[in-house]
Amino acid sequence: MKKVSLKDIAQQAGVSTATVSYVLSNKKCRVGESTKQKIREIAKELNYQPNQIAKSLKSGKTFTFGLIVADISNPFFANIARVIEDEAAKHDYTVIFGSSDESAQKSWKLIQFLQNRQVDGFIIVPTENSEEQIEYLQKQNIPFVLLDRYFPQFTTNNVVINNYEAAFTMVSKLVQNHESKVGMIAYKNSLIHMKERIRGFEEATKKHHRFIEKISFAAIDQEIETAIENMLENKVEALFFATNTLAIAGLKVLQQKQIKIPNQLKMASFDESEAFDFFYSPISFIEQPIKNLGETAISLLMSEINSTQTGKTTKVLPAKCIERASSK
Amino acid sequence: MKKVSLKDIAQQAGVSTATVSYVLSNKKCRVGESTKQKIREIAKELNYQPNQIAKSLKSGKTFTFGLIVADISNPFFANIARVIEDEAAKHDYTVIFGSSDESAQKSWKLIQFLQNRQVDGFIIVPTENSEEQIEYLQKQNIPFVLLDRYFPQFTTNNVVINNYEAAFTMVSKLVQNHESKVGMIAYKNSLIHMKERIRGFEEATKKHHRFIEKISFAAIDQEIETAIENMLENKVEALFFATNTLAIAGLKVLQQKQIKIPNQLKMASFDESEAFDFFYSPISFIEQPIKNLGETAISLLMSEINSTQTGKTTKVLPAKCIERASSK
DNA sequence: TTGAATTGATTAATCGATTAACCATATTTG
DNA sequence: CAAATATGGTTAATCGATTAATCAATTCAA
Repeated sequence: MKKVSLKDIAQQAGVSTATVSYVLSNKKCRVGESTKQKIREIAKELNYQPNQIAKSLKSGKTFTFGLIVADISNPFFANIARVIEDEAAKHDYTVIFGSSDESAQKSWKLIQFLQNRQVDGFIIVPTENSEEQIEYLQKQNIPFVLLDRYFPQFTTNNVVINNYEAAFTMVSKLVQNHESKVGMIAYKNSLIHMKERIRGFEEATKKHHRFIEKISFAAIDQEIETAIENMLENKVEALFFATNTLAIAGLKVLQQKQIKIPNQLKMASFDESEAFDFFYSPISFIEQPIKNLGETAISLLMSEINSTQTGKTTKVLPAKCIERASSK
Repeated sequence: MKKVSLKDIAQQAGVSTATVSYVLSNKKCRVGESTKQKIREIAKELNYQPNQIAKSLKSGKTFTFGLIVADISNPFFANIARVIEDEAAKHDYTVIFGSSDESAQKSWKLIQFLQNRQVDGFIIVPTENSEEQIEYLQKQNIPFVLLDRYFPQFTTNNVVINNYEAAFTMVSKLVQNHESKVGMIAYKNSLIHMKERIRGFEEATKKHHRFIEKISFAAIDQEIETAIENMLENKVEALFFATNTLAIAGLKVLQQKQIKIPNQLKMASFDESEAFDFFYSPISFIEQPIKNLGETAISLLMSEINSTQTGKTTKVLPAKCIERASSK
């Protein structure tokens, strides 16, 4: 059964498609009441659903956003995606998502793909080395908001948390008993969110022996083991993980090596995870305001699209330190 | 800067848009080599990107799937979504997703929404009372695949696991020490996957005192506490959870009540969760073949779309019991 | 040398909805 | 009563790409 179009209704009603269009879109225009009624009835009877593709072609708007995250199967991004989905729906927008796997190449492909589908705007968690992509979007005048990270050298709409402060606060608590040797496990990543987390760690451990291990995203499982072993060899007393993924991977190694937390090693992590609650000594973590992040991103994007704002905005939201048994 | 269209290229090259279209789509047709070269050069120079919306309107194909899951922020569905995204990309398809929250009404809205955007097919995790939606899709002749659950009374493409068998096997192991009182916590849901899990539990506990509590999806946190309390009052010795969400919620209550697992209560759950690994006695669970589920769903949908298959297919994939400390 | 075949490209319709511009009647108004 | 104004609608162009049908010019064959 083929879809019902304006033409079908027009035929049945014995009028032109223009008239049908005017009536169904409730435009102020001169159509007789009886004709209006007839058209509405037929439309309901045939269960007419307007073809959005045709509308989009004419209007140049698709009411669709592209959302590019690092990995939709990561709970942090899945939760953000959920919030963004709901917020977008409130404005009658749909979301198309894609995972970049932190690869600039994949991100590039996704942007082109989505742009060809004429999305009205992007929410992007940018990867390393994706500067040209940002410049491209700017040049094309496509509305977009960067999430979780951004490039300080560009003036863009950004929604981030205060990574430095959160890391500083958490690590300060972690080392308050004057541990002498402290470690951090981070991603090998030059993006600002990671730099800031590291800077927070360093600022909080100025008077300590510091050990920092950097893991590449693509090979966590292999590299994390060596990293942990190095930490243990160096007799680190407190360990800070830069993300939940790293913490989970690290905890598995620590568990395997039967390291007792916090007795033998205190620890804390950025981001949350269900697993943190169920560890025998609940893991201290930095809670990101996920709902707020998603809402703010959509809100910024909407005002960019409706050009209700001039200039670009950077929103820095507060993250919260949840201190529990693992760091005490 | 406005987007480059065929017309722009045609103008620069001094030919008609038809010629440009023929050349750029590599159609077998009669265009001079020199013209071809010129057109290709100009296209590259202007960074021409075809307007998919226009293509879609003409062809009636959008190369887009709609994916409707219960909740994208649930790790099970987030992981499935990731697999589906990757598989769809292999066939040059994009995925638009939505969360139904197990509400037939939301699901209905999503279907209409996505249909208006002319998606080429659906992958749906159907909710309770969504039978009419399935019939609607059938009547409209829209390709779709049901995932995780289905309606036995309809002949549709389905991709599911053997819920009965998995539950039976796991529960059998759970009660192998002849516990006399056993319980199951399930969702208040009449869909087949839940029924089958319950049937598996019942078949494995024929000679036991059985207690089944059913929780409504919308109010887990409130209802799970009472459910657990009832189980404890009835002195249940082994407890089986029908999903990971239920197990996580239940574990929180059990932990709060300081119930020792498996000493005071043995337990196991359907689905996996990162948290299960980190519990002091790792939780036994039923592992679903997520990658396989997603791949099979896309594969079925593709053959439906390309009408390489006649008739409908139901794929039942095996789930795996992972037995660990919590159930021994 | 004339009709047929080949080459290279254009015209115009189409997908479905929107909308400015226009065209009939009918009704008012001076 | 002629001109002005409503009233109720239609026509046709447009968005961007596709493609069957056609056309003009050239080459070839008989």
